[in-house]
Amino acid sequence: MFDDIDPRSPTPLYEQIAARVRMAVAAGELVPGDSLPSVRSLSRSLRVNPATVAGAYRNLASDGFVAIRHGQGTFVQEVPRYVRDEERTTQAVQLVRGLLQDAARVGIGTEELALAFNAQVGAEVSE
Amino acid sequence: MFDDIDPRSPTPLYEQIAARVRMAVAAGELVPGDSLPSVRSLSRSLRVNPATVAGAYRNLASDGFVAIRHGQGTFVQEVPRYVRDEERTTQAVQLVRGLLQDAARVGIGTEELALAFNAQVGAEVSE
DNA sequence: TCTACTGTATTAGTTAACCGATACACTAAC
DNA sequence: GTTAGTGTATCGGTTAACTAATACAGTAGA
Repeated sequence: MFDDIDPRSPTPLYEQIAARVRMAVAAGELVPGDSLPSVRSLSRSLRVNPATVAGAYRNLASDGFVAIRHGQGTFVQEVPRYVRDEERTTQAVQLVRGLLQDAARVGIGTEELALAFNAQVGAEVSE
Repeated sequence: MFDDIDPRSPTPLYEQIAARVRMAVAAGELVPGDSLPSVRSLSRSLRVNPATVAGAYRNLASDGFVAIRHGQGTFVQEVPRYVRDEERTTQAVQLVRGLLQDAARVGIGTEELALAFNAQVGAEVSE
């Protein structure tokens, strides 16, 4: 499940780990109530420091994705769908805002961005 | 012209400076053939290191925005519009790709992103 | 209580980005 | 060639993000 973890990737380890868990939940591999691997066992199998795994779990917990219970473990959390949808929408909006800022920084306006966006999304859909 | 340069901003100084020049060109304040302030004079007026201004100019030169002539100065470059348009399109596509990757990292798909994007763009247009 | 498991906190090392100081190199005009 | 203007290269300090090492703290069951 945690195969494609790459220490040399520019995206931090804790984010890679958290992303994998998110995917697993999205795919139904993990359902609410399931426990995640313990910080130590996962850190061993990934040859990574426990604090790094703990960071990934904290990251997930801050989204409400999982619940951390000190001394017991980390568990996939039941979250009403509408709550999760709201969170995702909020995140999406923030991402788009960041994009618009980055674009403005190099003098790219919203129209050009919209063109590129539609082109890119179309490309993905048609794959 | 370079008033709003803020050393404490999270966006690096050299990017802020480059962005201002881009704006000036886009607004017609600077036209092809115009010379930019010299590295030293601008560094003095901004109370910033010469190397920082030089970095900004190199940044602009890498886009073909300006031409740097060692010993002479830095000059706004004439660039055929279609070339510039292509560059901007390329940049826009790269930005969008980055957005899609970031979104995927937190489990947000293209549809949600498209919704957020349209909402955000609509908001900007209606301002 | 003891043991073996859980997560946590603190500290330090690595790396990369950024920026300043300073010395260097090119160009034009005198 | 000297001078005064240009940009350049190198080096070091600062900061922030990331991760490892290590010691700490909670929980459950024998």
